[in-house]
Amino acid sequence: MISSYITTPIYYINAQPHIGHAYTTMLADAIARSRRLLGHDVFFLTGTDEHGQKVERAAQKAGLPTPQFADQVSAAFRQMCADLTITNDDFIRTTEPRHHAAAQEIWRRVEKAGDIYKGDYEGWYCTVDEIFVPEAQLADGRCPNCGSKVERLKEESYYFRLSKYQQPLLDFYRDHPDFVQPAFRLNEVRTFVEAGLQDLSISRTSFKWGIPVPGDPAHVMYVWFDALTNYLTVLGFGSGAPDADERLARYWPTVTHFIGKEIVRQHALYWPAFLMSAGLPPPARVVAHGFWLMGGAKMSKSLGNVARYQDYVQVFGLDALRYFVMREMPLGQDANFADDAVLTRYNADLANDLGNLASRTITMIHRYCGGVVPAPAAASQPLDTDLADAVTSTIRSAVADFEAYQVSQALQTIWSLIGRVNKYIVEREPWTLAKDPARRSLLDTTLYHSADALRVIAALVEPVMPDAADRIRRMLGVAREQWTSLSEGARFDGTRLGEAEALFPRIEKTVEELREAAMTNESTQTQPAATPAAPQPAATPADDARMTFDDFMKVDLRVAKVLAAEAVPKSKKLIKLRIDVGTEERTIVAGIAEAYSPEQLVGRAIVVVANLKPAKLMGIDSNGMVLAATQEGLPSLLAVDPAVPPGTRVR
RNA sequence: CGCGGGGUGGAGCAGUCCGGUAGCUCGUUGGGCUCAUAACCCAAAGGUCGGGGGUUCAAAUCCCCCCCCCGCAACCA
Repeated sequence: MISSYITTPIYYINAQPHIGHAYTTMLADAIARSRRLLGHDVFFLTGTDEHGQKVERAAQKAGLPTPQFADQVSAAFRQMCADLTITNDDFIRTTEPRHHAAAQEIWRRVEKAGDIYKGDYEGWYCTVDEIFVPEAQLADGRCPNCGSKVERLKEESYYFRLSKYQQPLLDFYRDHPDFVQPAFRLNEVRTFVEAGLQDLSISRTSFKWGIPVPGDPAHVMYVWFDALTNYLTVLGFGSGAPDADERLARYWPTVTHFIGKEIVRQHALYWPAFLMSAGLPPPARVVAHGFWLMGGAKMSKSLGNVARYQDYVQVFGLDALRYFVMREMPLGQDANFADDAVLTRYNADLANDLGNLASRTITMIHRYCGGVVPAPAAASQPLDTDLADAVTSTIRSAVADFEAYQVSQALQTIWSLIGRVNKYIVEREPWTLAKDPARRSLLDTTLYHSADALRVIAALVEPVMPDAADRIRRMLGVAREQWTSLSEGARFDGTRLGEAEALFPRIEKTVEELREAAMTNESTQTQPAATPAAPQPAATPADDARMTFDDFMKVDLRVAKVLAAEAVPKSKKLIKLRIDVGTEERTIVAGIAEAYSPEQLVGRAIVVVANLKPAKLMGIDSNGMVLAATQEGLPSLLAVDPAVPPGTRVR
C-alpha cells in the first residue's frame, strides 16, 4: 500500500484565519482525498504555530495572557477546518507537550552531530518592546512599533551550521529535481544556496514564549526550528512511544508539504538541512502555491481587501468555494479572487453545466424510465462509443492531473466531459425518441450512458466537492466508489434513482446585491471573540525612556512650503522635494510616494524637522524630514493652515 | 543596467522552449431545441498578439532597442 503523508503549514496565530489559510488547507485536503480514493494509506496534518515574540505581542494587544490567546486563535483555525470539512487526521499545536518533546529531541540530535554552537546575535534592539528589529524595518532609526530609539545590541545565541550543508543541499537538489514544485521555485532556492549560506541563529534569550533549549533554559528555540519539527511530532518522533519508529518509517519518506510561496526557503532549505543533520531524510516533496490577489492587488489589512472564507461559504456554499479556488488557481501561479468571478464560475460551471446536466439526466430517467436506470442496447453506435471513450480518457487524465497536484487542470478536464455529455444529449434528443416506442432501445441507451457519465463525474469531482459528489450519487442511487475501480460502463442499470434536486441553484442576484445581503448578515452576527481589539494601547514607556522638555525643544519643527516635487527614479517610496523653510530653500527627500503624487504636493504647507543632520537617500542629499502620520504603511502629511508663513516654528 | 513575472478580440487566460491558417472560458449577437436550474446545442461578430527595427519564403513565437504593469530587493532621516 502506498503511503501518503500530506501537510499544510502550521498557521501562525498572530492573525485570524482568512482565505489564504483556507486555500492552502482546501488544496491539501483535495489532494489528501484524492490519495484516499486511489487507495493510499493517507495521513493528513494541519495545525497552528504558536510560539515567538509576535504572538506574545499579539496577546498583549488583545489584552490576554499568552496561553489563553493562543488557545483562542488556535481554536479559530480548528473551526476553519470544521467549516471547510477538512479531513485532517491530526491537528498539531506547537504548544503541546508532545511537540516540545519532539523539538527538543531534534535539537539534541543536531547538537550531537556537532552542528550547534554558541555565538552572539547582533542587531538593532528596541528596549521598550524588547525585540530585535530587522534592519529593513527600522523607521528613521527607530522601532516601527513604538517609535522609540533602537540600539545596537548583542545577544547570546545558538547557531546552526547551515554553511556546512551547502554542498549536501545542492547535491540533494540535483538528485531530486522534482523536490519542489513548480520547478522554478527550486531554481530560486538553488541560486540562493549557491550564493553561499550563513549559519543560522536558532535561539533567543529576549523572550520566553517558546520551547526551551535542552540544557540551557535561558534560551528558547527560534520559531522556525521549533515549527518545522511539527511534521515529525505527529508521527511520534521524540515521544519514545513503541510505535513511533514504525510510524516514522511508514509516513516520513512520503511526505508532501503544501505551502505558500513565501515560505519556500524554510521548507526547501532550512528544513532539509535540519533533517540531514539529525540523520533523517529530507521531505519527498514541497508544493508551493501562489497568492490570492484582490482586484489585482495583494490582500492587506490596510486596503481592507482581505477576504473572509466564511462570507463565501455563506453566500455560495462550501462546495462552490472549494471549486472556485481549485479551478481558478493553477498550481504555483497567483490568481485573482474577484467576487464577480466567483459568481460567474458558480452560475456557469456549477449551476448551468454540472447542475443542469444532473437535473436533466435524472429528470428524463424519472419521466421516461420510471425512475430506474435503463439498460443500454447491446450494439453501440459511434455516438455512444465516442462518449464512452471520452469518459474513459477523462478518468485517466483527471486522475493523472490529481497525481501531479494539477487540480485546476483536472477540473478543466472533467468539465470538458460535462460539455461533451450535454452535447451528446442534444444530439440524441431523448425527448424525441421517447415519442416513438420503436426507438425505445436507443432512448434507454442514451439515458444509460448519460447517467453513467454522471456517475463517473461525481466520483472525479469528489476531492474538490465532496458534498456535491454525494448528492449526485444519492440522486443516481449509487454508492461511493474508489478511483482504483472507477471505470466507464459500470452497468448499474436497474438501480432506482433518488429524488431530483437542484445541485447548485442559479444565483440571479448581482454581485452588488450579494454584497449588500452579506453585509446585512454580518452586522447581525456577533463578532468572534478573538477579533482584534481595541486600537493598540500606547506603549507605556518606562520613565527613563521619556525625555525632558529641553530635549524636545532641541527638535526644530518648522512650517515649510513645497516649491517643487518630483519622484525619485527607481524608488518606490521616495519623492524629492524643494521646500521653502522661510530662511532658505532646501531639498529634502520624503518616503511618501505611495500616498502622494508629486503634483499634489506642490504649493502645500507642511511641517518639517529643520535641524536634522543631512542624509543621503538613493544618492540624493536630504536636508530635513517631513512629518507624517503613518498608518498601515501609508503616510498622511501633517498639514497646517496655508496662511501660516514658511519658517514659522512649530512646538 | 538590482532580480524575477507579465503586456494576446470587451474581461480573464492558453499558445512563445521546437517559427507556418491565433485558441479557451465568460460576455455580446443571431439561430436551434424544449428533457433541464431562462439552463443545453449550433453559429457569428470582435484581435495590426505593448511599440519600433531586424532575421526569414513565413514571426505572437527567434534577435536588437524602447514603453508600460506587477512582485521581490533597494528605498521611508
